[in-house]
Amino acid sequence: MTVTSTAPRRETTDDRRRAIAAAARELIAEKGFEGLRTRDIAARVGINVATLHYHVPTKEALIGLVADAMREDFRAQSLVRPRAHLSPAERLEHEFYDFQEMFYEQRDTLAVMSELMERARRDEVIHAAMRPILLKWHQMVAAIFVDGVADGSFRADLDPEATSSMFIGALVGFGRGPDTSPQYFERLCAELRRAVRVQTPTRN
Amino acid sequence: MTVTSTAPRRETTDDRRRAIAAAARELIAEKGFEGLRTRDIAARVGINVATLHYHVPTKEALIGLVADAMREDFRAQSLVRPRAHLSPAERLEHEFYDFQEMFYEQRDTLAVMSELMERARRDEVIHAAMRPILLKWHQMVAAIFVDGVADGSFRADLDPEATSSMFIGALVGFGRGPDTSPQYFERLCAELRRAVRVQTPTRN
DNA sequence: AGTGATCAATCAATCACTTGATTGAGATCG
DNA sequence: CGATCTCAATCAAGTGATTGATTGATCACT
Repeated sequence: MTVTSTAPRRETTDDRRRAIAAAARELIAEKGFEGLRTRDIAARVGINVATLHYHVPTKEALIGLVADAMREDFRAQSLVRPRAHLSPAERLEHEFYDFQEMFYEQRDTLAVMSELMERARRDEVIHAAMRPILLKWHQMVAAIFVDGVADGSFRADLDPEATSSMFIGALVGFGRGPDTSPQYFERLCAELRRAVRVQTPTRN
Repeated sequence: MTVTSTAPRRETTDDRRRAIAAAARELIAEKGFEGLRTRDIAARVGINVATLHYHVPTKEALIGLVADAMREDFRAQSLVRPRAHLSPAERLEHEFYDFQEMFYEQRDTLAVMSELMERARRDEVIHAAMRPILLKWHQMVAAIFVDGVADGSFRADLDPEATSSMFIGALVGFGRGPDTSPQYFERLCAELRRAVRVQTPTRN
């Protein structure tokens, strides 16, 4: 709560831009890029359309703002979770858990990411904002497999980068697949574990 | 070639609708749904906007037409390639090859599929048209793994459906990944083969 | 003559963006 | 102090351009 005033009428540009980005993100998740209207964003923030354009000059800049905000979110999140001290297998389990959490409790984030990735094909600005996120994720997962192969947790003939692509593709693809139940997610995770585990010729 | 006339000025409604769907598909691949304009479609077909609306009443119907045309394409393609007589391993290799071909030589198809899948989240009509394609693909791939497990080509503890999701997710994800070179695709394929193969406890 | 297909012209609605004026909090100065 | 000035922030009311869709006349073929 602000002490200086009971009702701070004017917000700073920085706060406004954050609020605008948040509102735009919600609306993109709800209606996609097609249905994104500057008027709707302004209405959700509770400001006039002209004020919106005062803070963010064009619609394109606005979408860029959303992309940047999303990138910043991911960057902050990865800093919050230092896991270098965990074993490769444990880190892999955390990846499963993180994705599951995002999928079931932050559907908006995933939907907006998906929209942005789609748009990134044609929009260089969006592409530039999305690429670091993707690369970071791939690097993180690939590092898990590199370490896991080195310490014998995973198959010795495993290609860390290719497995990282497979892993991430499988998770993202899950969201688009025919069955998005938690039970099926667990089956997918189990299959991914089997795909990378060391091949002990145990025969029951 | 039509025999009855040297220059058939008027096309049949069916041909027109096909041409319209094809033009719309191209434009979706180029500019996405956001940039899809009925005027552009008419121009590409070489007809008046009103004529477009004569054949396809609304834009929504037009998008539905594209979705249906795409579904029909996939259905026809799967009929053209009867592979039940091949071994599971051979069928899997065909899946790799088919995807690679589609990715590098029919990028449009993949781009439009991607756009349609994205839109399917909010559009029930599109969703209804896309779902059969997705299900069919999953079933086909899952069947390969079912047969492969049965005849010992693949791991006995392999979950065919989950592996199918992993497999398809990995392929689709490849197109969005950081490296889309044929060389990297081959690495991904190799990793997928290792992920499903029978575990011979060979130790070098 | 009749029918399906086509077009030029047009409409109503919507969109991103602009204009010109207003507000209010802080800086400047007598 | 307090009068005046500055300026970021805000808004009501547009502007011009674009969009999906319509109308009514015309064309081609039977």
